[in-house]
Amino acid sequence: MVAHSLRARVRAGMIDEIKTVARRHLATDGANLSLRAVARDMGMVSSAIYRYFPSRDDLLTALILEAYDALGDAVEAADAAVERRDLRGRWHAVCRAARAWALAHPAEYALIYGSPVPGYAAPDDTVAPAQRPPVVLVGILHDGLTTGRLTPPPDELPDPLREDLAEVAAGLYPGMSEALLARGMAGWTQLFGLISFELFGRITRTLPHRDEYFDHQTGLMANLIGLPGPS
Amino acid sequence: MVAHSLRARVRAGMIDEIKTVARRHLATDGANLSLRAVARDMGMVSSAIYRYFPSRDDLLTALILEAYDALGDAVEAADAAVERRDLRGRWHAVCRAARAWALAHPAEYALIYGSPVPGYAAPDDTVAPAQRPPVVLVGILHDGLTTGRLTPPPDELPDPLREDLAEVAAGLYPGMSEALLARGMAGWTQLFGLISFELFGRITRTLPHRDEYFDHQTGLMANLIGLPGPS
DNA sequence: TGTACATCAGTGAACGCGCGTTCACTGATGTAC
DNA sequence: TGTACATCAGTGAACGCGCGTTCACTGATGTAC
Repeated sequence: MVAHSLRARVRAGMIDEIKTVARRHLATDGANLSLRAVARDMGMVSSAIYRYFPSRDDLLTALILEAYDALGDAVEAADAAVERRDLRGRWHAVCRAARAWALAHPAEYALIYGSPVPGYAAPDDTVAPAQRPPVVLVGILHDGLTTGRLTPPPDELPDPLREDLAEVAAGLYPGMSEALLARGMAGWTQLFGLISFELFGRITRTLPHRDEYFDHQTGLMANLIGLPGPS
Repeated sequence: MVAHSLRARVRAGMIDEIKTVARRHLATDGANLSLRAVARDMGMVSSAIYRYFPSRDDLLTALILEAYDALGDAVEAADAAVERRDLRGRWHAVCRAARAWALAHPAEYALIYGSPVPGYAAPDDTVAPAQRPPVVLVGILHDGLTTGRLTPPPDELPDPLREDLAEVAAGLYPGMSEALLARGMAGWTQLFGLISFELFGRITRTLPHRDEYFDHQTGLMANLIGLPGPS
C-alpha cells in the first residue's frame, strides 16, 4: 500500500516533469512540440516518454487542458477576491488577471488562443475550461442585473441575433438580458484582442505604458457595458 | 528585347504559381510550409524552387507581404467606396471588408494575425503594410474631427498614456485627439478579436447568425467612438 | 521474515518518413557578332 | 541570316538532420504467499 503509492508518487512526479519540460519547449518551438527533444532534456531515451503518454497528441492535450485551467483559476480567483458589489472592480481585476497570466505564460497562451495547430483537433473536454474566463466576465454582469446595480441596455438586437443569444444565455445565466450579454461578449473579445496584440507584438511597439493602456481600454469596455464606478 | 521579356514573363508566371500553390498548402499545414511539398504539387524537383526563391523563409516572407497588402487593399477600397461624410457607413464597410477577406483567406489571415511562427522573424518591411487597416479606421475618425461631424470624447487619459498616444498620433494624424485615437484602437482591437474568434472557432459555435452578430458588435464600437448615424 | 513471481520504468536499436539545402549536370533559350 | 557563346531552368543524387512510434530486452521495484 505504502510501497505502491510511493511508486505512484514517483510516477506522478515524472508526468509533472515531462509537462514542465514540454512547457519550456513550447516557449521556443511553439506548438510543434517534439517528444524527442523533451526526452533529451530529461536525459531519457525518447521511447521512455511512452510509459507516461500514449502519443505526442496526448501530451499536447494535457498541456492545453492545464493551460485552460490555470487561466481559469487565475481569473476566478481574481474575481473572488473583490467585494461582490464592486462590479467595476471585479471587471478590472478579472481583466488584469487574465493579462498577467498571459504575460507570465506566453507560450501557453499562444497554445490555447493562437492559431489552431495544424493537424491537431482539440478534444471536447477542452470546451468547458475554455469558457471559464468569459463566463466569469458575464457573471459579473449577471450579478449586476440581479442586484439592480446594473441597468440593462435597451433592446437593440435584430431578432435572429436575440434568439441566438437567448439560447446562449439559457445555458449559462437564464433570463439574462441578451443585449447585455452581447456587450459582455464584446468585452471578452476586447480582452482577448488586447492581450493577443500585446503578446504577439503588434501595435504596442510605440506604446511603452502598457499597463495604463490596458487599464484604459478595458475601462472603455466597462463604460460601454454600463458598469457603475469611477470614471 | 522581346525575347528577353518573354523569358521574364514566364519567370514571373512561375513565381506566381509557386506562391499560389504555397498559399494552398498554408490552408492545410499552417505556417510549417514545406518547399518540397510545393515543388511536388507543381511537378518539379524540390531544388528547382531555388531558382525562384533563395530559401523557404523568403517564400514565407513573400506570402506574408502579399497577405498584408491584399487585406490592406480590400480595406482601403471598401472605405473609398462609401460617401466620405458617412462616417458610420465607412466604419461598417471597413469592418465587413476585413472580415470578408479573412473568411475568404483564413490561412493567410492566420499567417499574419495568428501566433508568431517559431524561428521566423518578420522583416521590417512588413510593418507598414500591417498598419494599413488600423490606419484606415483611425482615418475615419480623423475625418470626423476635421469636418466637425465627430465630437472628440472628453480627455480621460492618464498623462503617460496621453503622451504615448500623442506620439503615435504625431506620426499618423498630427493634432488628433488622443482620447479618440484610443477609442479607434479599441475598435481595431475589437475587429481583430471578432475575426479571430470566428475564424479560430471559439465562441461562435452556438451563434449561427454570424453576420448579424458581427454587425452588432462592430456597431457597439461605433457607438463607443461616437460615430453619428442610425441606431 | 523470506522467497517466487508479476509489474513496471527505462534502454537501445530500428522502421519509415519528410525536411531544407547544395551541387554538378544537361538542354533549351536568348545574345552578340 | 548564321554561328559561337552565355545565360538560365530544371534534373537527380546526395548531405545531414530530426521526427513519432514500435519492439524485444534488462533490471529494479513491488506483491502474494
